[in-house]
Amino acid sequence: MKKIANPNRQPTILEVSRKAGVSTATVSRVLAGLEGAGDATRKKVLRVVKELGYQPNRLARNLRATSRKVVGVVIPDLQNPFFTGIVGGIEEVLHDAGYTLFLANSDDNIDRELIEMQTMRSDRVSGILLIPCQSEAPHYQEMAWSDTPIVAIDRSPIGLDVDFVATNNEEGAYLGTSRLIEAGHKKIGIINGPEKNDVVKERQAGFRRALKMGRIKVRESWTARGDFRIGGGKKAAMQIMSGAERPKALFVTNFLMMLGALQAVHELGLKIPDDVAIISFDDMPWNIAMNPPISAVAQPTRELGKTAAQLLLDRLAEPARSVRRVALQPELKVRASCKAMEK
Amino acid sequence: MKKIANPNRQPTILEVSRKAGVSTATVSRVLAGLEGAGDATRKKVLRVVKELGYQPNRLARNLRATSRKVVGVVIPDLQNPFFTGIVGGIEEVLHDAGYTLFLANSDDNIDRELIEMQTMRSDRVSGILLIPCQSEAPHYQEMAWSDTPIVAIDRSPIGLDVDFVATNNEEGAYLGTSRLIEAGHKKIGIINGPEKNDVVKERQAGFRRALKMGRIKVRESWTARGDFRIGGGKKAAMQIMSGAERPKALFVTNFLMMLGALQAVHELGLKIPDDVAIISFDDMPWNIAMNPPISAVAQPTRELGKTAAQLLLDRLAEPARSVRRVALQPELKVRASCKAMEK
DNA sequence: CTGAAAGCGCTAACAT
DNA sequence: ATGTTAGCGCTTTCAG
Repeated sequence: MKKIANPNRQPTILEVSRKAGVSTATVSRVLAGLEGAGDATRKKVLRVVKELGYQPNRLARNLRATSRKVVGVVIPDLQNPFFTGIVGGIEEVLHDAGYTLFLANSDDNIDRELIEMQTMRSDRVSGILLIPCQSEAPHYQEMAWSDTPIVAIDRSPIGLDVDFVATNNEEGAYLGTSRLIEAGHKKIGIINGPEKNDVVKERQAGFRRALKMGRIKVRESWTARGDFRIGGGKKAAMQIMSGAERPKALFVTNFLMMLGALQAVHELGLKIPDDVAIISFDDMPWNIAMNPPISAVAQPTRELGKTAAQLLLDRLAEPARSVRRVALQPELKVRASCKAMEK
Repeated sequence: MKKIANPNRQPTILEVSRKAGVSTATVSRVLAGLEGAGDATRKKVLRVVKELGYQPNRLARNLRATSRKVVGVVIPDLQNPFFTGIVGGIEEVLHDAGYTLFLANSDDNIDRELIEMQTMRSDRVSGILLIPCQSEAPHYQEMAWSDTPIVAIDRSPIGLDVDFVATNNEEGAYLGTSRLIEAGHKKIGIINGPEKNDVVKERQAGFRRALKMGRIKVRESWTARGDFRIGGGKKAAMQIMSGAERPKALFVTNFLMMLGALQAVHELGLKIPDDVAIISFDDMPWNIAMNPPISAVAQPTRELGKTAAQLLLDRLAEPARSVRRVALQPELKVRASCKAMEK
């Protein structure tokens, strides 16, 4: 009979079995809710479990089972509401399916992103949900492991042929820009993100398509790039709006840069929407509390997360299924920041 | 010699050892970076590890070690920037210390909060960082396990005598309210949170202390409660501001309710700060982009997380140390929304 | 219906 | 310097 050398630690199944006068196998069966368990024993076991405050050790359990009911989530920035919104959606679906979440922050650093994914793999997560910090990375090719399914969100990592979900960015930019044109605008500027980002390219494309449809020519001096952060947006807006001839409308491709642009506009003493109309990508709860309320191309943030989670669940259920790429439709929220131009 | 029955799974240490022609112990030693490893063998092992793409199974490893280098984080709402800011701070410290994060969302539900904590305990996390969704709960007493250290953040759970960190809420409310008084305001209203919340009580106390210092009497009709969400803030502001005689300044005790209040104020056609000055708890990046920029009592969000993580690390290093309760100082950010009243 | 025993992948004595 | 072996806590045949 084995000794219990367990000073000051959480109780084990062995201790439960001893105290209940049964075998560990029986305890295991009772806890698994399996058939084959006498009513008397079952009750006794459950009582002891409660008495001892026994919690099965999931590590030991999963060491055998090889299926962990844990998924890893890697995002570039914990503070960005767009990303946390996605995590919210992920959490909703996965929690209901009985999964636990490992959360890691890649901090927009591709090396760290890789390390986090490796750690998760070490932890034998069932799968990984990844919001890549870049579209392209040397690692992605070699990360295409056969055994840990990955679902990419928002940005499609080149070389990683995995399930993928994102907003239809081209369409979103088209919708937003078109709205400005419909309102009578012809002098339209754009603040876009870093050049080699796929998302950026798509939004750029949508913007240009809208201009083309409206027979408006692109004006390079009204185009600027930020870094998707507040500071970059402010700088870009300053650049565009302090020129001799400035646009009467601005399409901003991300909400953080929009906040920066707003600062710039205020500092320049311009009025929205009279001096300049604004519409941006991403709709945030506070847009409506702004003065004036800000128009936006809303991404279905939560839905992105839910879809990604479902994609993973599906793949777990059927590992061989073919790779799916899902595009979710954005929605235009028109508010006072882009009302019709005074003729 | 044991058979390797490992179809289509991640390689194990056994496979590595076979292929390298050494024992599993040697592989383990090499990977642990221990001394006692011939240069030749070391190189051979590392080569095989790379070839096979071997990742040690942390489950198996930790099954022996009983120390997981994983900590659990439970927060009431993934979408709330205040909470995710805290998680950001936690992550920063814990990542540097080599820890991984389990993240769970209690969804402001006390039952779920308990379940998540139990699951984490099942996963043998080294400790739990908890932002309680209520100050008081029947569970807390019985959750005071001896073995899984808990650190509470923002709200102090009654009955759980654990390390704790929060902002000095009383002081924060005092600072904010005092600023309004200094600006010449005497008609000051407050939008506060749910009655039985500790944080709410403290902020209420700070507000009253400031009024008392300024020899201003509290006016009950200028006091309203919201639910700490946008809708509640709007309703509360509507209630206070549509009365016959309304206050000329508003202290709002949380940023979501501030957004709601802003909506109400706009809808009522009131101008900030001329018709009503506003200052709120929590400073968010977009406050500065508002028109006018919103004054706030800034909580050291990130610092809260970092401190909590450090508190946990300290306790892990020295389990017997006495319980610590840390209060961090808030900081007043004065902006145009509460400029001096016109005399 | 229940118990005994093997083994999941790894590490840490204990040997050699 | 390296191999052998005994578990960590659990589930799961295989017996009874």
